[in-house]
Amino acid sequence: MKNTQNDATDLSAQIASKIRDSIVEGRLIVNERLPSEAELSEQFSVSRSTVREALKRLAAQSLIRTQRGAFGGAFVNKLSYQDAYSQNITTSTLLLSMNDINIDVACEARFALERSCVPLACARRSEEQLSVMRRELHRQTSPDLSDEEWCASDVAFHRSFVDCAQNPVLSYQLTGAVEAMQPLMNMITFTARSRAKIVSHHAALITSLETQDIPLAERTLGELAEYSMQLAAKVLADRDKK
Amino acid sequence: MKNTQNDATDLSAQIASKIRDSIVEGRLIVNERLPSEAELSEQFSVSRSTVREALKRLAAQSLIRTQRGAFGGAFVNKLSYQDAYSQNITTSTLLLSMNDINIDVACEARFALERSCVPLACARRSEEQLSVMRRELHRQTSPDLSDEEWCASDVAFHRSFVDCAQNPVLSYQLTGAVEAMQPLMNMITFTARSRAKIVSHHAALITSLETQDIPLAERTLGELAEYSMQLAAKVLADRDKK
DNA sequence: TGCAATTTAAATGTCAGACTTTTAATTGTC
DNA sequence: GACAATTAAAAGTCTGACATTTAAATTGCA
Repeated sequence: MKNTQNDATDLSAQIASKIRDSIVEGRLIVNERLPSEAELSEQFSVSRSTVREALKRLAAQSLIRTQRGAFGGAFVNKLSYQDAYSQNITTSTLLLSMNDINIDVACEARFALERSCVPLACARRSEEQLSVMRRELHRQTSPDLSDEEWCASDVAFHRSFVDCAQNPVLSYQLTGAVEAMQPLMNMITFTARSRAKIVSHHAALITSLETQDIPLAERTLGELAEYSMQLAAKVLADRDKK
Repeated sequence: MKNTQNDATDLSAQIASKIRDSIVEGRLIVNERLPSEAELSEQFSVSRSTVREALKRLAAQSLIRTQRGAFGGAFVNKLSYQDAYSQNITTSTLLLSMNDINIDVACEARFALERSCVPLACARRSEEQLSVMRRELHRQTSPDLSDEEWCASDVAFHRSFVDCAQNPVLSYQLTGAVEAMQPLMNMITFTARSRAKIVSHHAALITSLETQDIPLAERTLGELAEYSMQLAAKVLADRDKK
């Protein structure tokens, strides 16, 4: 593998890049301590501030953590699912909001991805996830739920659906779809949608898991996708009229 | 939405967090210029170095870019697919390598995700992607391909398969699976695998796209998954013997 | 001897100020 | 009007200092 960046960028980026490569390629292993800032600044023949800027770059990607005090320093960080989740969500959210994605394209991707865990979810769903889904479904019938609260509940519902597959790697890879794309759709369609209609689809999803009915789950997800696209088209048409 | 981090962390992290929230929540829009480092250090009542460390954190996430010289400064960066891709790959790779993931779990997730684009891929595959896949298939029959080159070709093949769905959002969300998990599997199984067997599966995949045969594509991916798991189990068993 | 309190040293965190380099606008000259 | 020189604003870098945190080492006492 090659260096990610080693050309005409500034020194702190070059140094960060070198250390990053050492971590990704395994020359620095988890919990290993990096040399102190003073030592690094000698090694790379730069000032301490430059080294610090490099280290902050790595810290921003959760590649290292720092500890103050004697015997402190910078340590290679074990990337937790939690950290990876947040980064994934931030990146996905920004990618969607900054690149005027066609809404149909987003919907299509969103439901294709969720469909990928249907067989596993039907086979392995546990009472733990089902009860979360039932709870959120119940919340969604409450009329005094604000749009933000509804969206949060919608996300929690679908996250639980994904978690039914009992596969943390799959759950991780689907975070972007659930936690970034689902809110996006809610934001676009909330003026036009019928909560009751969505609730009935959600109820069908729960049934499909309970009865381990793969075709029903796939059909329901397809209907949700289609409904979302219809709503989005309607909202856009209304906007054009004005 | 709430601040990601505003508690007992250091100043540069707090400041980065505030600016990050402004970007994610849209108070700072793409290409907008942030105040200069001097102005920011006044606003937040910290030194310029602290502001700089905060800005480097944001730069590491591709949230801003900086320009030197008069009328330069820090600008909100439009997150490109390319940038999002690299970050996704780095994060996925590290998550997998640092959390001793069960290989079966990874395989299962890997192929569940790829399966999600089968219907779209069969419906929309273009000659552009098919020719890439044929080219890589041909490379894979060459016996003097090193293991690294084989792996790169394998990745390129599957990326092209995913791209057949003609949905950039789906392609993005599947990067982690293809570019991080596929190499992981190659690394584990390369001693035991039969290239010829994989080549025949790849050939079947191309055929399934050419004839738009969804069941064949799904079956073939399932067989690839199963073969990978068998190989991994075999490698682990051999390792235990020694 | 054993434990508690204190000291100490090694780190990171923060600051202030200077200097360097880059870059675009402005000004001046032909 | 076109081109060259000047200028000012901004990021990039460096130095040196001080603050704060923290765990180990030391000391003191029972």
